Amino acid sequence: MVDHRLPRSFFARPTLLVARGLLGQRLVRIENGVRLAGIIVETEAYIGESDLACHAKAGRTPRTAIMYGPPGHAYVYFTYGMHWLFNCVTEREGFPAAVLVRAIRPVEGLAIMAQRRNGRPQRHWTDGPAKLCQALDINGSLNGQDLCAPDSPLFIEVGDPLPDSSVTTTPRVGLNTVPEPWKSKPWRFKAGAV
DNA sequence: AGCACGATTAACT
DNA sequence: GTTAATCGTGCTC
Repeated sequence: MVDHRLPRSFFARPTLLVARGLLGQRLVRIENGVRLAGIIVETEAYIGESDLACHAKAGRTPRTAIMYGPPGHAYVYFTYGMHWLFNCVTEREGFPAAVLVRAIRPVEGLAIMAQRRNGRPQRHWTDGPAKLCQALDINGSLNGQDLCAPDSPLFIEVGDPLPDSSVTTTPRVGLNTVPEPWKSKPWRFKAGAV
């Protein structure tokens, strides 16, 4: 059986390349031997202590420590008192950066996702960073998880390549009090119609 | 010890 | 379009 998981070398690159490269790949969560998965269609890059939108702007803290670690690990954090958000750690060890996965297109485990998303229309199961975490049961217990380990319950599989013509970039979402120029950096990547 | 706010979501006017 | 929900985190006193 060929291993289709993205290797650590994929994540050990400039964060913008990883964010772009993750579009079209398959995010897989295995629970009790059951696969839940979706194609990644939206990402955002957060790059280093100088990026004032990145949590690492405050330096190394217990919360941000994982971003300073080796690439290919999950950075899962809790926000707004109720939501989990999932990121992939990028770049070299010691440089804090990550890619936030903002949306996926559900393809495996649809019945379970529907249940977790409380009967809402499929269009809204995983069209937000906290929604996909709820659908795939990604929470703090997966913070620091090695996405490249052979037995990982959370990883990224190789998907179909996405042409540049179907990718758009825009400023990142939800950075209400972040100063320029960081607020307007076009570091959000979205897959449109092919 | 206290406080302001957040890489959001869902419901509501 | 607006706003409540809800609490960990980092900053100030």
